[in-house]
Amino acid sequence: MDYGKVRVRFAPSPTGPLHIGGLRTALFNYLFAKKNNGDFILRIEDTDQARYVPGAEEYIIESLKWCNIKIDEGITVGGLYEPYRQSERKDIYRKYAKQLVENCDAYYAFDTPDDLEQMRIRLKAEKSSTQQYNSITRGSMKNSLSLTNKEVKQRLESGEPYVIRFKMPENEEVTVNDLIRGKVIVNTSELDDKVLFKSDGMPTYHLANIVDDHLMKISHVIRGEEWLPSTPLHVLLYKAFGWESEMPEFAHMPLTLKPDGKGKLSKRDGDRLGFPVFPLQWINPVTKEVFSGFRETGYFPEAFINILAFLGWNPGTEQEIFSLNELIKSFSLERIGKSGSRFDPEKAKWYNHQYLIKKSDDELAELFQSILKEKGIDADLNYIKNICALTKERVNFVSEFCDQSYFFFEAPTEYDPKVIKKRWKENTPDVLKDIIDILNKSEPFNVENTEKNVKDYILKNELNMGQVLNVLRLTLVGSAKGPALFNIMELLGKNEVITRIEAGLVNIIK
RNA sequence: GGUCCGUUCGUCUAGCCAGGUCAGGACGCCAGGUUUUCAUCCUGGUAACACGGGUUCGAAUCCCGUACGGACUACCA
Repeated sequence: MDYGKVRVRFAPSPTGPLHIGGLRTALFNYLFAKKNNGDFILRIEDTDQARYVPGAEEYIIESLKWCNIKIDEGITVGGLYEPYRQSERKDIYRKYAKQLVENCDAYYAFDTPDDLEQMRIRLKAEKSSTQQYNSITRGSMKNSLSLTNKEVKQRLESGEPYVIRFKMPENEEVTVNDLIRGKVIVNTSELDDKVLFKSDGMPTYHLANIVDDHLMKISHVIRGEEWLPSTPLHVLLYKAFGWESEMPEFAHMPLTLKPDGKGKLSKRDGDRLGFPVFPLQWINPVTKEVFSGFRETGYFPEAFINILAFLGWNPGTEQEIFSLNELIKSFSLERIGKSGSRFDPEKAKWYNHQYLIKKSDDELAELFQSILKEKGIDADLNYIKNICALTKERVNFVSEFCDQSYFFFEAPTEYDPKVIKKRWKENTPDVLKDIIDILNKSEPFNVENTEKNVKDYILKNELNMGQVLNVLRLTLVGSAKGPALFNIMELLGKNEVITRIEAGLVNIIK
């Protein structure tokens, strides 16, 4: 392997939206590339036309963009090794598959699906330990190793459908050197004669992957652990092509697991658990079913990638908040764990909160303003900014500003009966009338003045602080929750405050 | 079934490679404090080395076995 330049690829197949596990694979590839001044390449593995889903490719690109993962080369940006969509590289794979046949590392097979089914049934009946197409069974099947040259030629010329299978060597030990798992040794007698080239003229993943990684000079293959079992085949393919010395390094990442129960996270997990598994909202083009996304739920992309990075990786320090640049700086393959991890929605919210409170009030105000506009509420940006400043500690998402600040946009129409019961006393109306007078005289009408004046009044008349202030809050907000009372008053302004107290005096009846 | 991979608090994990820590942190949860309220915040608490054997003065750490979990076992990727 020549270490001239680090070049990694993210190679999803466009069979639907990318979920958080897939995006994490992309992120780790990106971090590794950038850490080593390398290239991040996006290749689309669309060799299975049956599973192709329209919109999926755009979704992948949009997701990477949202996460601020920049593509150095590949789909959308081009590069030296175009095309980057495998369906547009069919002829390349055919050529290499034929080369393998010529070198006797692969062979033509003419078996129909029914033939294969029969073989499996037969093997099962014989209580064979496996039902594989391999060195033991290939002799009794219809392929260029069992048939005469003449017959093979005839079948090929008559246009009979065929596949090309890898001729798996017998009883050979293959060593995969995995950067995360160490040495993994497999005996070829456990492996089967995998189809490399399908009868529809498309390669399978195994062939396309090896050919492209080699042609595109990929230095490190960082992918999910589900690929580990087929890596020995890939190693054998590199050998068969004579590319062994340029073989990339492999690193198989632990899987992302279902948050509940068992197994790896799947696209079907959708919104089943009450939180998204997709970065962006996805609408199934056929069923029109809507799956929510982290973006639409209100996650900041910086928080989202931070969460993703900590699924299976950690810096070894106690720092948990990392910007993309800090992640790049700290990233290393060695610090990726070996076991699968579950996504924790509670911790994800905490992460978003951390990013939210770090944002400037101006930025939050603009985000909140667009939500308000959707709801038909038109408010002054500066007013919104002050609200954000006052409530940002209390929310995890920008959308939650609504719940925390509805009373800034409309006077309460209902009053929490529990608070009325607990706080509304016989003298309350008189006290509130006094407070109206006091507030009327407070100039300027700000936190300092109103607080001092109201509290002086309470002390002078030997009233209960909690009693008075809660009931005052009730008239302004409708409940006993919310930010500091005098801050609310200052933002609302004198007129609105007095109007609301007067309304409270009329509407609250014990 | 077979092959391969894995297993530290409920969750994410540090510690393991180069044996000696009261097994550390974060989220969650619980309690207390601050606050006019709720939330935030602060303090404290809860809770884990899958099991069994070895090696060793000493094992979460090294070795073996078992259990459990997972992935793969398609003309899907």
